[in-house]
Amino acid sequence: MTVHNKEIADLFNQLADLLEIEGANPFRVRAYRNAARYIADAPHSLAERVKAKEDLTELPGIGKDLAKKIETIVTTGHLPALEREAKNIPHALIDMMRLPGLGPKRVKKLYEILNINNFDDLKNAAEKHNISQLPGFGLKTEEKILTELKRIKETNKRYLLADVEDIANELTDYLNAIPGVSNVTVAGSFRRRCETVGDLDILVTNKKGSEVIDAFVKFPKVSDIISQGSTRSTVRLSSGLQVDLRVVPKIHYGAAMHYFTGSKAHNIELRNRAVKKGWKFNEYGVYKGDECLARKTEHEIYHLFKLPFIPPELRENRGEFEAAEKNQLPHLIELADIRGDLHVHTTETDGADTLEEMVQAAIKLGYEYIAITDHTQNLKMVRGQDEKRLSQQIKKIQKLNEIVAPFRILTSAEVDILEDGRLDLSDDILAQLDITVCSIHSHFNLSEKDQTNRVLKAMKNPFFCIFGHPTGRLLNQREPYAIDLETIIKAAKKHGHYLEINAQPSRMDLDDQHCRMAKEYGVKLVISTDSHSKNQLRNIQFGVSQARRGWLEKDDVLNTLPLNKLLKALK
DNA sequence: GCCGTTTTCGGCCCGACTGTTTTCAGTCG
Repeated sequence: MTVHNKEIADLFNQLADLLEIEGANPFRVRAYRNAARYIADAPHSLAERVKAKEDLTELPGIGKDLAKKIETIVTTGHLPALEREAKNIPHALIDMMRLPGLGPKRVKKLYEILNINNFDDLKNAAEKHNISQLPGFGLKTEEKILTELKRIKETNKRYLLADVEDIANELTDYLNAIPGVSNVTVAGSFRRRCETVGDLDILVTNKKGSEVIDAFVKFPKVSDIISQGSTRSTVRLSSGLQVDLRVVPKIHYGAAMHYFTGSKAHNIELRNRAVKKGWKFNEYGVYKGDECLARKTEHEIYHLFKLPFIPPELRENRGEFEAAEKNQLPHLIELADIRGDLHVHTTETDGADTLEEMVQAAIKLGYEYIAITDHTQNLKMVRGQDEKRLSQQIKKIQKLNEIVAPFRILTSAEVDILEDGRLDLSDDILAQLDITVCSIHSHFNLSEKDQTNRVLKAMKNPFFCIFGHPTGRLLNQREPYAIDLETIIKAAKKHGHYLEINAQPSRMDLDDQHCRMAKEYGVKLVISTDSHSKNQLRNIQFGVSQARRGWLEKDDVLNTLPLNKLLKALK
């Protein structure tokens, strides 16, 4: 039995929920939540650390007690403290807290007075107007419960970064057009370029807040106004996406930007640093008593703490403060560093555009090269190429190369890794390719051990080059297959292979933490779009965002090399 | 429950909005 970090984090979060309903010390609750957040994000397996008898109390937010609980979870799969709590409080109350407007206090009251512990009872009680009779509840709350119950059935997901990009731009334009408005910024997880965002946080400056808010709630795509004050408002768009607007005086803009960009963990760390100096740090600025020490720009604020500017993508409290103190923040890769795309499809298999169209689109983007990586024979669904068709494609590419030079089309394929770890083309044909992307497209449900061994075996093939979309996950659709990435990364180092950051918005595979792990082991990454049409080539920006969140610099990414150096590296 | 260059005890981020109050608790980000 392998207990995954996410499972440990989940148990701690559940315990925190129950303790909160019970009315336990809120700081104790926070301790469980902090630990859960750290554990869920940690790239290293805690189960492995327990087995290796490492001292878990060295991890942030993990003390003697939590270390013990983690050991118990890893060895038994259970958290007895949680099971004890669950005897006093129905577990189902945790679900009820997911409803916006219902927190621990209200859930507890509903349970104790009306014996409500599930959504059905809640709905019945609201419809019979039993809830509005309770002290602290009213008709509006009752109404809201009914609306939210309906909504929670419909959607409960986060949005892909790429999916909110257009609406973010549209809202920015709309707000900019309001007279007097300036400095429109979409902050939050959008600015940190997280792979998914839960909502949009927009910041504007304007002398009169209420005028902007009035205009904001009239944005044509607004379906519900959730709150509307004089400096902030929350609405829901018809797509379901929630948008928060904050109106801030220009003089406070830096502090507000910092505050609303987050992450929460990053903000709390900086605020703790302020507290230690006897200062107060809120969305208006850093204050010593009544005196304001910094507020205008984020640079000014970081400078006050004797830190260099920390790019939004790094603000997760995952070591960026320590690196900043030592002046060792990475010089993050930028979109302009990318010289070519090493994973694209054409009409020869499941792409929508021809070889020539893909090449022209790449040239238009200013690239120096592109690798054509159509699928191979094992993938019947998309008419994967057998060796005969692939050699015809190679000849076609060689001819086309004479025309498009100095641009270079690299001959390649997205080679299937078979269940037993063999590649599905012979070495003879693989030897003729400039580069390969090797990926898993079948047998996702192998055990972690078997899946890892499958890839390890494939990696021993001398023509293996890039491991494509290494976890196979599809955001909001499919979990990653079980695979030990740390072992894979070590093997990649040993054999001189690369790992892909697949920039398809629904893949974003590898994730940020494993990008960073690869970098720490000295393994280079490749940022590719896996484009199935020429328009998708522009998705490269999302891959670059992911790389930045993974602390990657230009030199950590293969396809920042100019053509001649790339060809040398591939030898 | 965690943590420490004010501390091993006594702190722990903080303000806006809503609804139900009649001065504030609860929730949220």
